[in-house]
Amino acid sequence: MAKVVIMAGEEQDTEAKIKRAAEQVFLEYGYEGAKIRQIADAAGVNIALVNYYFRSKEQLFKSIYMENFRAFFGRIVMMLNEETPLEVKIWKIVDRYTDFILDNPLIPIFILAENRKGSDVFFKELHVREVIKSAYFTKQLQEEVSKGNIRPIKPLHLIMTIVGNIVFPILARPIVSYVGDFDSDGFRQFMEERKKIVPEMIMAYLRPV
Amino acid sequence: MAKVVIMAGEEQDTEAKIKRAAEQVFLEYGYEGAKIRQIADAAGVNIALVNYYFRSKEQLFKSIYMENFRAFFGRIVMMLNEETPLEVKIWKIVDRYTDFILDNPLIPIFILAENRKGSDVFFKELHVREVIKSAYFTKQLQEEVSKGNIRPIKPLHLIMTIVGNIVFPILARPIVSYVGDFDSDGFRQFMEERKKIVPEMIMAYLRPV
DNA sequence: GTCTATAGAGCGATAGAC
DNA sequence: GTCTATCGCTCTATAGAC
Repeated sequence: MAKVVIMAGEEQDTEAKIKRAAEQVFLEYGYEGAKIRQIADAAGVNIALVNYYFRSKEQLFKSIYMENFRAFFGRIVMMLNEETPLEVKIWKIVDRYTDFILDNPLIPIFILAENRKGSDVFFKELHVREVIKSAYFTKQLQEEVSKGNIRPIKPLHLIMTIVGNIVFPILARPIVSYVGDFDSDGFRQFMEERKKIVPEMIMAYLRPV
Repeated sequence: MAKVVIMAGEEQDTEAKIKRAAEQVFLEYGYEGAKIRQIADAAGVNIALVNYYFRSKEQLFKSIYMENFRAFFGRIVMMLNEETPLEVKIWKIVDRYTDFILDNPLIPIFILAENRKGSDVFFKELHVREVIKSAYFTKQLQEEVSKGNIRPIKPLHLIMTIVGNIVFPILARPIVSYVGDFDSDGFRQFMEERKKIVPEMIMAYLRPV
Protein backbone atom coordinates (compact mmCIF):
# COMPACT_ATOMS: atom_id res chain seq x y z
CA MET A 1 0.00 0.00 0.00
CA ALA A 2 1.41 3.33 -1.01
CA LYS A 3 1.52 5.93 1.65
CA VAL A 4 0.13 9.23 0.38
CA VAL A 5 0.63 12.34 2.39
CA ILE A 6 -1.41 15.41 1.54
CA MET A 7 0.44 18.50 2.63
CA ALA A 8 -1.12 21.70 3.88
CA GLY A 9 -0.80 23.42 0.49
CA GLU A 10 2.68 24.49 -0.57
CA GLU A 11 4.06 21.00 -1.28
CA GLN A 12 3.14 18.77 -4.18
CA ASP A 13 4.43 15.45 -5.38
CA THR A 14 7.32 15.74 -7.79
CA GLU A 15 5.42 14.60 -10.85
CA ALA A 16 2.85 17.36 -10.47
CA LYS A 17 5.57 19.91 -9.80
CA ILE A 18 7.31 18.99 -13.05
CA LYS A 19 4.08 19.06 -14.99
CA ARG A 20 3.17 22.48 -13.72
CA ALA A 21 6.63 23.80 -14.62
CA ALA A 22 6.44 22.19 -18.05
CA GLU A 23 3.07 23.75 -18.71
CA GLN A 24 4.35 27.20 -17.91
CA VAL A 25 7.44 26.81 -20.10
CA PHE A 26 5.68 25.15 -23.05
CA LEU A 27 2.90 27.75 -23.02
CA GLU A 28 5.41 30.57 -23.17
CA TYR A 29 7.92 29.17 -25.65
CA GLY A 30 6.18 26.44 -27.64
CA TYR A 31 7.48 22.94 -28.24
CA GLU A 32 10.68 23.81 -30.11
CA GLY A 33 11.45 26.86 -28.00
CA ALA A 34 11.04 25.06 -24.68
CA LYS A 35 14.08 23.20 -23.34
CA ILE A 36 14.00 20.32 -20.90
CA ARG A 37 16.74 21.97 -18.86
CA GLN A 38 14.52 25.03 -18.47
CA ILE A 39 11.59 22.91 -17.34
CA ALA A 40 13.77 21.06 -14.85
CA ASP A 41 15.08 24.34 -13.45
CA ALA A 42 11.58 25.79 -13.15
CA ALA A 43 10.52 22.67 -11.27
CA GLY A 44 13.60 22.75 -9.08
CA VAL A 45 14.67 19.27 -10.11
CA ASN A 46 17.11 17.56 -12.45
CA ILE A 47 16.84 16.76 -16.14
CA ALA A 48 17.07 13.08 -15.39
CA LEU A 49 14.02 13.30 -13.18
CA VAL A 50 11.91 14.86 -15.89
CA ASN A 51 12.68 11.92 -18.15
CA TYR A 52 12.17 9.51 -15.29
CA TYR A 53 8.55 10.61 -14.94
CA PHE A 54 7.68 11.40 -18.55
CA ARG A 55 10.07 9.31 -20.65
CA SER A 56 10.54 12.04 -23.29
CA LYS A 57 10.00 15.69 -24.09
CA GLU A 58 7.40 14.78 -26.67
CA GLN A 59 5.32 12.71 -24.29
CA LEU A 60 5.42 15.42 -21.64
CA PHE A 61 4.39 17.95 -24.25
CA LYS A 62 1.53 15.86 -25.53
CA SER A 63 -0.06 15.46 -22.13
CA ILE A 64 0.06 19.21 -21.62
CA TYR A 65 -1.23 19.93 -25.10
CA MET A 66 -4.23 17.67 -24.59
CA GLU A 67 -5.18 19.32 -21.33
CA ASN A 68 -5.03 22.78 -22.82
CA PHE A 69 -6.83 21.81 -25.99
CA ARG A 70 -9.65 20.52 -23.86
CA ALA A 71 -9.68 23.71 -21.80
CA PHE A 72 -9.70 25.85 -24.93
CA PHE A 73 -12.27 24.11 -27.13
CA GLY A 74 -13.98 21.79 -24.69
CA ARG A 75 -14.99 24.76 -22.58
CA ILE A 76 -16.83 26.47 -25.41
CA VAL A 77 -18.54 23.27 -26.56
CA MET A 78 -19.71 22.67 -23.03
CA MET A 79 -21.11 26.18 -22.72
CA LEU A 80 -22.85 25.91 -26.10
CA ASN A 81 -24.72 22.86 -24.90
CA GLU A 82 -26.17 24.34 -21.76
CA GLU A 83 -29.95 24.43 -21.92
CA THR A 84 -30.41 28.18 -21.91
CA PRO A 85 -32.39 30.39 -24.31
CA LEU A 86 -30.27 31.30 -27.33
CA GLU A 87 -29.79 35.02 -26.78
CA VAL A 88 -29.04 34.67 -23.10
CA LYS A 89 -26.60 31.92 -23.93
CA ILE A 90 -24.67 34.00 -26.44
CA TRP A 91 -24.24 36.88 -24.00
CA LYS A 92 -23.18 34.50 -21.28
CA ILE A 93 -20.66 32.63 -23.43
CA VAL A 94 -19.00 35.79 -24.68
CA ASP A 95 -18.76 37.09 -21.14
CA ARG A 96 -17.34 33.96 -19.58
CA TYR A 97 -15.10 32.97 -22.46
CA THR A 98 -13.58 36.44 -22.57
CA ASP A 99 -12.79 36.18 -18.88
CA PHE A 100 -11.32 32.72 -19.37
CA ILE A 101 -9.07 33.89 -22.20
CA LEU A 102 -8.01 37.00 -20.30
CA ASP A 103 -6.99 34.77 -17.41
CA ASN A 104 -5.20 32.32 -19.71
CA PRO A 105 -3.96 34.43 -22.60
CA LEU A 106 -1.20 32.04 -23.65
CA ILE A 107 -3.46 29.08 -24.35
CA PRO A 108 -4.82 30.13 -27.77
CA ILE A 109 -1.49 30.81 -29.45
CA PHE A 110 -0.05 27.68 -27.85
CA ILE A 111 -2.82 25.47 -29.20
CA LEU A 112 -3.00 27.10 -32.63
CA ALA A 113 0.75 27.34 -33.20
CA GLU A 114 1.40 23.69 -32.40
CA ASN A 115 -1.54 22.78 -34.54
CA ARG A 116 0.15 24.34 -37.57
CA LYS A 117 1.84 21.08 -38.44
CA GLY A 118 -1.64 19.58 -38.40
CA SER A 119 0.21 16.28 -38.34
CA ASP A 120 -1.48 13.68 -36.19
CA VAL A 121 -4.53 15.80 -35.37
CA PHE A 122 -4.74 13.96 -32.11
CA PHE A 123 -7.69 16.09 -31.09
CA LYS A 124 -9.67 13.35 -32.79
CA GLU A 125 -9.22 11.50 -29.54
CA LEU A 126 -11.37 14.14 -27.91
CA HIS A 127 -14.41 13.48 -30.15
CA VAL A 128 -14.97 17.16 -30.83
CA ARG A 129 -16.90 16.49 -34.01
CA GLU A 130 -19.36 14.10 -32.46
CA VAL A 131 -19.95 16.41 -29.55
CA ILE A 132 -20.81 19.31 -31.83
CA LYS A 133 -22.93 17.40 -34.32
CA SER A 134 -25.08 15.61 -31.80
CA ALA A 135 -25.26 18.60 -29.54
CA TYR A 136 -28.16 20.42 -27.98
CA PHE A 137 -26.84 23.63 -29.49
CA THR A 138 -27.31 22.39 -33.05
CA LYS A 139 -30.91 21.39 -32.35
CA GLN A 140 -31.59 24.64 -30.57
CA LEU A 141 -30.43 26.61 -33.58
CA GLN A 142 -32.63 24.59 -35.94
CA GLU A 143 -35.66 25.09 -33.72
CA GLU A 144 -35.17 28.83 -33.51
CA VAL A 145 -34.90 28.96 -37.28
CA SER A 146 -38.07 26.95 -37.89
CA LYS A 147 -39.94 29.10 -35.37
CA GLY A 148 -38.86 32.09 -37.46
CA ASN A 149 -37.03 33.66 -34.54
CA ILE A 150 -33.68 33.82 -36.29
CA ARG A 151 -32.32 33.49 -39.79
CA PRO A 152 -30.60 30.27 -40.84
CA ILE A 153 -26.92 29.91 -39.96
CA LYS A 154 -24.60 26.94 -39.69
CA PRO A 155 -23.52 26.25 -36.11
CA LEU A 156 -19.87 26.31 -37.14
CA HIS A 157 -20.18 29.86 -38.50
CA LEU A 158 -21.68 31.03 -35.25
CA ILE A 159 -18.99 29.31 -33.22
CA MET A 160 -16.19 30.77 -35.37
CA THR A 161 -17.72 34.22 -35.00
CA ILE A 162 -17.95 34.02 -31.24
CA VAL A 163 -14.50 32.53 -30.70
CA GLY A 164 -12.73 34.53 -33.41
CA ASN A 165 -14.02 37.85 -32.12
CA ILE A 166 -12.82 37.10 -28.62
CA VAL A 167 -9.61 35.23 -29.30
CA PHE A 168 -8.12 37.19 -32.17
CA PRO A 169 -7.49 40.40 -30.22
CA ILE A 170 -5.68 38.30 -27.61
CA LEU A 171 -3.51 36.70 -30.27
CA ALA A 172 -2.68 40.12 -31.66
CA ARG A 173 -2.41 41.68 -28.24
CA PRO A 174 1.05 43.25 -28.62
CA ILE A 175 -0.06 44.94 -31.83
CA VAL A 176 -3.46 45.94 -30.46
CA SER A 177 -1.89 47.41 -27.34
CA TYR A 178 0.63 49.31 -29.39
CA VAL A 179 -1.87 50.70 -31.88
CA GLY A 180 -4.44 51.56 -29.22
CA ASP A 181 -1.73 52.81 -26.88
CA PHE A 182 -3.02 50.52 -24.12
CA ASP A 183 -1.35 49.57 -20.89
CA SER A 184 -2.48 46.39 -19.19
CA ASP A 185 -5.66 47.99 -17.86
CA GLY A 186 -6.39 49.66 -21.16
CA PHE A 187 -6.29 46.36 -22.96
CA ARG A 188 -8.57 44.75 -20.42
CA GLN A 189 -10.97 47.64 -20.85
CA PHE A 190 -10.89 47.11 -24.61
CA MET A 191 -11.85 43.47 -24.11
CA GLU A 192 -14.62 44.46 -21.71
CA GLU A 193 -16.08 46.65 -24.44
CA ARG A 194 -16.12 43.66 -26.77
CA LYS A 195 -18.30 41.75 -24.30
CA LYS A 196 -21.09 44.11 -25.32
CA ILE A 197 -20.26 44.63 -28.99
CA VAL A 198 -19.88 41.00 -30.00
CA PRO A 199 -23.22 39.66 -28.72
CA GLU A 200 -25.05 42.73 -30.01
CA MET A 201 -23.52 42.25 -33.42
CA ILE A 202 -24.42 38.57 -33.54
CA MET A 203 -27.99 39.22 -32.42
CA ALA A 204 -28.38 42.07 -34.89
CA TYR A 205 -27.41 39.65 -37.64
CA LEU A 206 -29.57 36.78 -36.44
CA ARG A 207 -32.81 38.73 -36.03
CA PRO A 208 -34.96 38.09 -39.10
CA VAL A 209 -35.49 40.83 -41.66
CA MET B 1 30.32 48.19 -62.76
CA ALA B 2 28.50 45.05 -61.77
CA LYS B 3 27.20 42.97 -64.58
CA VAL B 4 23.61 41.94 -64.00
CA VAL B 5 22.05 39.32 -66.17
CA ILE B 6 18.29 38.90 -66.13
CA MET B 7 17.39 35.40 -67.11
CA ALA B 8 14.25 34.28 -68.93
CA GLY B 9 12.47 33.31 -65.71
CA GLU B 10 13.71 30.17 -63.99
CA GLU B 11 17.00 31.58 -62.70
CA GLN B 12 17.44 34.08 -59.90
CA ASP B 13 20.46 35.45 -58.15
CA THR B 14 21.57 33.38 -55.19
CA GLU B 15 20.53 35.85 -52.51
CA ALA B 16 16.93 35.89 -53.74
CA LYS B 17 16.92 32.12 -54.04
CA ILE B 18 18.01 31.76 -50.41
CA LYS B 19 15.48 34.29 -49.24
CA ARG B 20 12.65 32.56 -51.02
CA ALA B 21 13.67 29.22 -49.51
CA ALA B 22 13.99 30.77 -46.07
CA GLU B 23 10.55 32.29 -46.31
CA GLN B 24 8.99 28.97 -47.16
CA VAL B 25 10.77 27.15 -44.32
CA PHE B 26 10.23 29.85 -41.68
CA LEU B 27 6.54 30.17 -42.56
CA GLU B 28 6.03 26.46 -42.16
CA TYR B 29 8.13 25.76 -39.07
CA GLY B 30 8.61 29.06 -37.22
CA TYR B 31 11.89 30.49 -36.01
CA GLU B 32 12.88 27.71 -33.61
CA GLY B 33 11.56 24.90 -35.79
CA ALA B 34 13.35 26.09 -38.93
CA LYS B 35 16.95 24.94 -39.39
CA ILE B 36 19.56 26.65 -41.50
CA ARG B 37 20.46 23.31 -43.05
CA GLN B 38 16.90 22.94 -44.25
CA ILE B 39 16.89 26.40 -45.73
CA ALA B 40 20.18 25.77 -47.49
CA ASP B 41 18.89 22.49 -48.88
CA ALA B 42 15.67 24.09 -50.10
CA ALA B 43 17.71 26.77 -51.83
CA GLY B 44 20.11 24.22 -53.31
CA VAL B 45 23.14 25.82 -51.70
CA ASN B 46 25.43 25.40 -48.72
CA ILE B 47 25.00 26.51 -45.11
CA ALA B 48 28.06 28.71 -45.41
CA LEU B 49 26.46 30.58 -48.26
CA VAL B 50 23.36 31.39 -46.26
CA ASN B 51 25.54 33.00 -43.62
CA TYR B 52 27.62 34.70 -46.24
CA TYR B 53 24.56 36.60 -47.49
CA PHE B 54 22.64 37.09 -44.25
CA ARG B 55 25.25 36.91 -41.48
CA SER B 56 22.96 35.00 -39.09
CA LYS B 57 19.74 33.06 -38.79
CA GLU B 58 18.20 35.84 -36.75
CA GLN B 59 18.93 38.51 -39.32
CA LEU B 60 17.56 36.37 -42.14
CA PHE B 61 14.48 35.72 -40.07
CA LYS B 62 13.92 39.34 -39.26
CA SER B 63 13.93 40.45 -42.86
CA ILE B 64 11.34 37.81 -43.71
CA TYR B 65 9.25 38.62 -40.66
CA MET B 66 9.11 42.29 -41.59
CA GLU B 67 7.99 41.58 -45.13
CA ASN B 68 5.20 39.31 -43.98
CA PHE B 69 4.10 41.59 -41.18
CA ARG B 70 3.71 44.33 -43.74
CA ALA B 71 1.77 42.02 -46.06
CA PHE B 72 -0.49 40.92 -43.23
CA PHE B 73 -1.33 44.19 -41.46
CA GLY B 74 -0.18 46.77 -43.99
CA ARG B 75 -2.58 45.35 -46.54
CA ILE B 76 -5.62 45.84 -44.33
CA VAL B 77 -4.59 49.34 -43.28
CA MET B 78 -4.15 50.28 -46.92
CA MET B 79 -7.57 48.94 -47.84
CA LEU B 80 -9.19 50.73 -44.89
CA ASN B 81 -7.88 54.02 -46.18
CA GLU B 82 -9.22 53.80 -49.68
CA GLU B 83 -11.74 56.55 -50.34
CA THR B 84 -14.80 54.37 -50.80
CA PRO B 85 -18.21 54.62 -49.11
CA LEU B 86 -18.16 52.73 -45.81
CA GLU B 87 -20.50 49.86 -46.58
CA VAL B 88 -18.97 49.17 -49.99
CA LYS B 89 -15.55 49.27 -48.37
CA ILE B 90 -16.39 46.70 -45.72
CA TRP B 91 -17.74 44.25 -48.29
CA LYS B 92 -14.70 44.78 -50.46
CA ILE B 93 -12.17 44.36 -47.66
CA VAL B 94 -13.74 41.15 -46.40
CA ASP B 95 -13.79 39.77 -49.93
CA ARG B 96 -10.23 40.66 -50.83
CA TYR B 97 -8.68 39.94 -47.45
CA THR B 98 -10.30 36.51 -47.35
CA ASP B 99 -8.81 35.74 -50.76
CA PHE B 100 -5.42 37.00 -49.63
CA ILE B 101 -5.46 34.84 -46.51
CA LEU B 102 -6.68 31.81 -48.42
CA ASP B 103 -3.76 32.27 -50.82
CA ASN B 104 -1.30 32.78 -47.95
CA PRO B 105 -2.69 30.74 -45.09
CA LEU B 106 0.62 30.39 -43.25
CA ILE B 107 1.21 34.10 -42.76
CA PRO B 108 -1.16 34.74 -39.83
CA ILE B 109 0.09 31.99 -37.55
CA PHE B 110 3.67 32.84 -38.49
CA ILE B 111 3.24 36.49 -37.54
CA LEU B 112 1.19 35.88 -34.42
CA ALA B 113 3.28 33.00 -33.08
CA GLU B 114 6.56 34.87 -33.35
CA ASN B 115 4.91 37.87 -31.83
CA ARG B 116 4.20 35.89 -28.68
CA LYS B 117 7.50 36.91 -27.18
CA GLY B 118 6.39 40.48 -27.80
CA SER B 119 10.02 41.33 -27.15
CA ASP B 120 11.35 44.07 -29.38
CA VAL B 121 8.00 44.82 -30.99
CA PHE B 122 9.90 45.88 -34.06
CA PHE B 123 6.65 46.54 -35.88
CA LYS B 124 7.05 49.98 -34.40
CA GLU B 125 9.41 50.58 -37.29
CA LEU B 126 6.42 50.24 -39.60
CA HIS B 127 4.51 53.14 -38.00
CA VAL B 128 1.28 51.17 -37.80
CA ARG B 129 -0.13 53.34 -35.05
CA GLU B 130 0.40 56.61 -36.83
CA VAL B 131 -1.06 55.24 -40.04
CA ILE B 132 -4.24 54.15 -38.28
CA LYS B 133 -4.72 57.24 -36.13
CA SER B 134 -4.22 59.80 -38.84
CA ALA B 135 -6.06 57.73 -41.37
CA TYR B 136 -8.92 58.51 -43.68
CA PHE B 137 -10.77 55.53 -42.24
CA THR B 138 -10.91 57.05 -38.76
CA LYS B 139 -12.31 60.31 -40.10
CA GLN B 140 -14.76 58.46 -42.29
CA LEU B 141 -16.14 56.59 -39.29
CA GLN B 142 -16.55 59.78 -37.28
CA GLU B 143 -18.38 61.47 -40.13
CA GLU B 144 -20.79 58.61 -40.60
CA VAL B 145 -21.52 58.68 -36.88
CA SER B 146 -22.19 62.41 -36.78
CA LYS B 147 -24.43 62.13 -39.84
CA GLY B 148 -26.40 59.54 -37.88
CA ASN B 149 -25.76 56.85 -40.48
CA ILE B 150 -24.12 54.44 -38.05
CA ARG B 151 -23.79 54.03 -34.33
CA PRO B 152 -20.51 54.98 -32.62
CA ILE B 153 -17.70 52.44 -32.67
CA LYS B 154 -13.96 52.63 -32.15
CA PRO B 155 -11.99 51.96 -35.33
CA LEU B 156 -9.93 49.32 -33.54
CA HIS B 157 -13.05 47.33 -32.64
CA LEU B 158 -14.18 47.35 -36.23
CA ILE B 159 -10.75 46.29 -37.47
CA MET B 160 -10.52 43.46 -34.93
CA THR B 161 -13.96 42.25 -35.93
CA ILE B 162 -13.14 42.19 -39.62
CA VAL B 163 -9.74 40.58 -39.26
CA GLY B 164 -10.67 38.20 -36.45
CA ASN B 165 -13.67 36.83 -38.30
CA ILE B 166 -11.59 36.09 -41.37
CA VAL B 167 -8.30 35.04 -39.85
CA PHE B 168 -9.44 32.91 -36.93
CA PRO B 169 -10.98 30.10 -39.00
CA ILE B 170 -7.71 29.91 -40.95
CA LEU B 171 -5.72 29.64 -37.74
CA ALA B 172 -8.03 26.89 -36.53
CA ARG B 173 -8.28 25.30 -39.96
CA PRO B 174 -7.30 21.74 -39.00
CA ILE B 175 -9.94 21.74 -36.29
CA VAL B 176 -12.56 23.46 -38.45
CA SER B 177 -11.98 21.02 -41.28
CA TYR B 178 -12.21 18.09 -38.94
CA VAL B 179 -15.37 19.25 -37.19
CA GLY B 180 -17.09 20.33 -40.40
CA ASP B 181 -15.78 17.26 -42.22
CA PHE B 182 -14.31 19.47 -44.96
CA ASP B 183 -11.86 18.57 -47.65
CA SER B 184 -9.85 21.36 -49.22
CA ASP B 185 -12.79 22.52 -51.36
CA GLY B 186 -15.20 22.26 -48.49
CA PHE B 187 -13.07 24.55 -46.37
CA ARG B 188 -12.79 27.07 -49.18
CA GLN B 189 -16.57 26.96 -49.57
CA PHE B 190 -16.92 27.62 -45.83
CA MET B 191 -14.73 30.70 -46.16
CA GLU B 192 -16.71 31.87 -49.19
CA GLU B 193 -19.85 31.76 -47.05
CA ARG B 194 -18.17 33.99 -44.51
CA LYS B 195 -17.62 36.63 -47.19
CA LYS B 196 -21.36 37.23 -47.03
CA ILE B 197 -22.02 36.62 -43.34
CA VAL B 198 -19.29 38.85 -41.92
CA PRO B 199 -20.15 42.10 -43.75
CA GLU B 200 -23.86 41.53 -43.19
CA MET B 201 -23.27 41.06 -39.50
CA ILE B 202 -21.15 44.17 -39.22
CA MET B 203 -23.65 46.28 -41.13
CA ALA B 204 -26.56 44.91 -39.08
CA TYR B 205 -24.73 46.08 -35.97
CA LEU B 206 -23.72 49.45 -37.32
CA ARG B 207 -27.14 50.52 -38.59
CA PRO B 208 -28.72 52.83 -36.03
CA VAL B 209 -31.64 51.61 -33.94
C1' DG C 1 30.89 33.84 -54.76
C1' DT C 2 30.91 29.07 -53.41
C1' DC C 3 32.61 25.16 -51.41
C1' DT C 4 34.52 21.59 -47.48
C1' DA C 5 35.68 20.96 -42.97
C1' DT C 6 35.28 21.85 -38.40
C1' DA C 7 34.92 24.51 -34.18
C1' DG C 8 32.13 25.21 -30.16
C1' DA C 9 27.95 25.19 -27.84
C1' DG C 10 23.55 23.20 -26.52
C1' DC C 11 20.31 19.66 -27.00
C1' DG C 12 17.59 15.18 -25.36
C1' DA C 13 18.32 11.07 -23.22
C1' DT C 14 20.43 7.49 -20.20
C1' DA C 15 23.78 4.80 -17.16
C1' DG C 16 24.86 4.10 -12.72
C1' DA C 17 25.70 5.58 -7.85
C1' DC C 18 23.14 6.50 -3.73
C1' DG D 1 13.05 8.59 -6.24
C1' DT D 2 16.76 11.58 -7.03
C1' DC D 3 21.18 12.76 -8.17
C1' DT D 4 25.92 13.41 -11.13
C1' DA D 5 28.19 12.55 -15.15
C1' DT D 6 28.41 11.88 -19.74
C1' DC D 7 27.23 10.08 -24.43
C1' DG D 8 26.00 11.06 -29.03
C1' DC D 9 23.81 14.03 -31.83
C1' DT D 10 22.48 18.44 -34.14
C1' DC D 11 22.73 23.11 -34.17
C1' DT D 12 24.78 27.86 -35.82
C1' DA D 13 28.63 29.98 -37.35
C1' DT D 14 33.23 30.53 -39.32
C1' DA D 15 38.01 29.55 -41.25
C1' DG D 16 40.25 28.70 -45.25
C1' DA D 17 40.81 26.54 -49.93
C1' DC D 18 39.41 27.38 -54.64
